[in-house]
Amino acid sequence: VQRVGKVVAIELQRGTARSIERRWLCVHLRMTGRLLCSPAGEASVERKARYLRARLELDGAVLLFCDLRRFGTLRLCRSIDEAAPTGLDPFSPELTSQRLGALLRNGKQAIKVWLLRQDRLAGLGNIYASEVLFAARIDPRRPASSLDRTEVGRLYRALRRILNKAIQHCGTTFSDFQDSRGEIGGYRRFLKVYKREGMPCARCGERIQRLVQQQRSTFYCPSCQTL
DNA sequence: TAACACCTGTTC
DNA sequence: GAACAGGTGTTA
Repeated sequence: VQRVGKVVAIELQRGTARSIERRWLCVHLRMTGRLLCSPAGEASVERKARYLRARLELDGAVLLFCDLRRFGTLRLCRSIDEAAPTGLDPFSPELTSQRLGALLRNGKQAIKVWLLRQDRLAGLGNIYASEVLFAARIDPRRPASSLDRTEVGRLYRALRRILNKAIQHCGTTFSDFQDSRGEIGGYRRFLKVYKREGMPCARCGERIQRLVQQQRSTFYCPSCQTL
C-alpha cells in the first residue's frame, strides 16, 4: 500500500508465476470515504460497515469501501500516475524550501487557496491548510507570490511538521472520520485555528476569525498572521 | 479563475 | 429550513 498526495494506492496481482497481472487500486476517500479490511470469513467487520459501496474479495481478505456521501472514487490503474495528482508530495525529497519558493512565485491566488491545489502541492486539505498558515504566521489572504524567502522557509517547515504530527495521531476527526482500524483521529486536540472561530489564539489571545475563500472556510488569527 | 454540482448527514 | 461539512471534476 502506498500513498501519493491524497490517493491511496494498493498493489494487486493475480495469475501464476509465469504470467502475473499487476494493477493498482487507486482510492480517493474524498470527504467521507473509508476503507475497511477484514480477514476472509470474518463477518463482524462487514456487519458494521454502513454505507458500503464496494466489496473486493482478495486472497485471504475482504476489502470494503464505505462512503456516506458517495464522493469517493476507486480506479483500477496500470500505474499510480494515472490516478495521482501531478503536484509534489509534501514529503517528497524533491520538495526543498527553494523548490517551494519557485512554485509559489507563479501563484496569483491567495496562499490558502493555492495550498489546496493538488496540481502544485499534493496532499493538503482544508484543515491543514489553515493550520499550516497559522504555524507559519502567514495571513491566508496573501497572494502566493508575495511570500518572501523567510516566510517560504517557515511555510516549508510547518508543512512537514504538522503533517507528520497529524499522521502520528491518525488525522483529525470531527464527526465521522475513522481510519481502516476504526480509530478516530486524535489530532483534533492540537488544532490551533480550524473550527475555533471566536476562541482565543494560543499565541496572542486574539479571537480566531473565520473567512470564506472559494466557498470554503478559512480560520486564522488576525493579529499574529501577518499581511 | 470561480461558481456549481455531486450526495447525505449534522448543526444552527 | 437553511447553512455547513474533511474534496474535486465540470462548466461558464
